Amino acid sequence: MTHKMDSRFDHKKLEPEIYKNWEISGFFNPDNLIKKGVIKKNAKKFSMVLPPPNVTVILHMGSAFMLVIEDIMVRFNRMRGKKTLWVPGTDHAAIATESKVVKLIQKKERKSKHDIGREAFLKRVNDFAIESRATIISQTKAMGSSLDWSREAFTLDDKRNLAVRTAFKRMYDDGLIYRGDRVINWDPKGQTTISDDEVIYKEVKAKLYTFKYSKDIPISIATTRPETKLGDTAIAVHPKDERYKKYIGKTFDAEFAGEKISLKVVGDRNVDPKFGTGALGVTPAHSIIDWEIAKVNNLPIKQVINEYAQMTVGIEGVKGEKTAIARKAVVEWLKKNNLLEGEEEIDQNISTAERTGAIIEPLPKLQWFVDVNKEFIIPRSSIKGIRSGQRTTLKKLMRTAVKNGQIKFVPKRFEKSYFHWIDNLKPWCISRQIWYGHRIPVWYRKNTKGKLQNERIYVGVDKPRGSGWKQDPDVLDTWFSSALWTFSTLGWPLDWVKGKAKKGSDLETYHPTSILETGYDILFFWVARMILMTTYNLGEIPFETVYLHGLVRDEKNRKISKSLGNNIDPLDMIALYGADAVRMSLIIGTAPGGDSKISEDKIRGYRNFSTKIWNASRFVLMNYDKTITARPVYTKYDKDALKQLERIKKTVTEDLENLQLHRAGEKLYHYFWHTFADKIIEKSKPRLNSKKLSERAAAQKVLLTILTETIKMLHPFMPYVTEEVWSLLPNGHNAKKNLLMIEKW
RNA sequence: GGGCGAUUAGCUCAGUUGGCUAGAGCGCUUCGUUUACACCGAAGAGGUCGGGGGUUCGAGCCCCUCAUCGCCCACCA
Repeated sequence: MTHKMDSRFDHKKLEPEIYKNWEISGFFNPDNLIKKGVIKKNAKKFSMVLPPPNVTVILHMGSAFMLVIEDIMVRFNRMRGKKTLWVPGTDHAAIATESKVVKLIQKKERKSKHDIGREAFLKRVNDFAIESRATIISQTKAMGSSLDWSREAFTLDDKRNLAVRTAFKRMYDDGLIYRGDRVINWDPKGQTTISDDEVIYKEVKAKLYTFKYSKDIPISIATTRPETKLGDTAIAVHPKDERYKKYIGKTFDAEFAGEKISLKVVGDRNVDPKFGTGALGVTPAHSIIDWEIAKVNNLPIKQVINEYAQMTVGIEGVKGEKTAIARKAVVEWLKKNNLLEGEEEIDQNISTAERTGAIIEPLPKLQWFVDVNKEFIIPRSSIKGIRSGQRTTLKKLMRTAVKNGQIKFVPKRFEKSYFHWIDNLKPWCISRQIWYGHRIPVWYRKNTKGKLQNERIYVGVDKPRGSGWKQDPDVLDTWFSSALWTFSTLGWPLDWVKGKAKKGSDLETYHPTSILETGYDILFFWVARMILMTTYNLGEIPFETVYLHGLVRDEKNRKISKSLGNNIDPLDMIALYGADAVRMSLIIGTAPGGDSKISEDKIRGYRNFSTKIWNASRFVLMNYDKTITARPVYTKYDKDALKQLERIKKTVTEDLENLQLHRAGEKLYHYFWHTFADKIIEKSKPRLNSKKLSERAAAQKVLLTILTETIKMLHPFMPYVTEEVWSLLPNGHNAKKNLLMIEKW
């Protein structure tokens, strides 16, 4: 029997065809695996959700890396006969998407979102998201990802919106979501608040100015931001500081750069007597710490900077100016009035917004928060160590689910970061002053009773009856909806009745999910918040294992980014070398939690491997003569080779079960190329021509057996070339001409 | 300031509970068109596993210490 095989695997032509066949088979959907009898109805489950890519970004090496790791896990488990589900979706990514579309419109039409109006603007963003989603899906498919597209979700679709509103309402009723007036991180560019986690610190050189507010005030203070001092309402000193003790309780008045200020001297133990002058000008409206000092000491709060980072008070050159310009003007004013006592260059960490890069301006604002320390009663809990009906807090839930071993991290060291983060966790600010996202399910109505005016608040899943209600204009932090992802994609809240999953629902079958695989960079943003939301809303863990991967870097160990010009586009690489090669090169040499080093050389190397697989298969098939019916007589070498194969099977299986994908891949690579192709095939050549048919039968049988088994094991790693080879194997070796993807491991 | 990690061949990295005569890919040297594959094969050079100390019959792996690099968190006005 001879095969007409080219000497190359034509990935460009065959990969899309093969993917189509997989899709037609329907086997990405576990329901079909049961229906067609591939697996039993009561087979063990293996479920995963895809970390939904932002609709703003096209596929990059980072997402390719994630897709490969997850697809290997999924394909392996599917072949092991598990009821395997991998749920795809995309993330609306509120701020990121909105600011992208704002920029696009600004560039093309020179219009702001306000020019267009809320409703029309949202339609534009939505159109953008739909288009983007289509691109992402086709790219995800090109990687060979065996996702169940029939269950595809979007963090902002109707079902997910219902989940968001339901969760919000529950948390509000439990007192875990509250509205509070506090100094928050304001992004003047994005015109919105952001959470503490979205603040990025950058080290810069700054000047520390030492000065007096006026000649009549005996205390000097130091600051890097003189312009904010127009909003000072107090001077804080350490209560035991001998220099200043005598002033505590006194109030000084002054006119500072055109603004009348009144400063009360207060004692506060948080003031470091050794820093600067040992006295701190308290600016409650523009510093989170000062806000806290103000609360404790009952100080007035005076805002002097607006949402555009402009001064609202002060002399000419200060009022109406951006803070950076006003700062210089205030320093000039200090000099002119002989109040400046010194300036010193220091290193300072300034806070910037993760998405827009703008310098954060702390401002007092009325916002919605999630309280992680407030006690509530959890109606039902399967978290070990927390009983149903027990009083607990979100923080305790988050900690317990990991501490008790129900959720395991791979690599384990990330558990430490996780606990550290929880320990430092403050209220989570969830409201955003943008338009794109889940609108906060809160309505307000002004009531007038006689002379009394008050505002009524209604929080609910749906809008209240009656007229005059206005919905809160803000939307939720995008992570609020992604935090629900593991269960909102499986049918919560509709399939969740009386604290239990409906019989036969996805929620019952697939929750908790088996593994959550994602990048360590969103451990806090996402993983921790999923644990929070799932333990709270379901009383269950969201996943049994958290597997974290690192960044993709280039051969010089630099982060891959467009601005560095070292961007390797996975789609270009797929076109050149095939998806199998790209997949292998991302996996090999990358331990869990580690960064993946990629280069075109490396990809080329694995393309060569793919060709090697192809040609070794070609050789075996060319030499397979089915007319030989002689009983094979195996040599010791044959037996040893088959024994070795069994050993490889065992250790590769173990590695995959232990999530050591890189080791399994490396072993297979090495075994296939340097043992099977270089040694076993070479040694078989004379025997394949032997006059003794029993010898020929043995040789070809051994080759075919090893080929069949290695192709199977390589399938999760290199699904395309292996599926194609599989289809060419003689009958009896590829069972009933089934697809390799559902072959039993 | 607190925490985590890395340091293994020229380069990029594997090496899970200590048993290695220390591996891979790329690169390098020499040779080779033979029933698949030159996107190939054969042979080879190249490492005191960051320094020092300790535990052990035995340490790249465990403990202590120093050095360098990286990351995360907090943030002093």
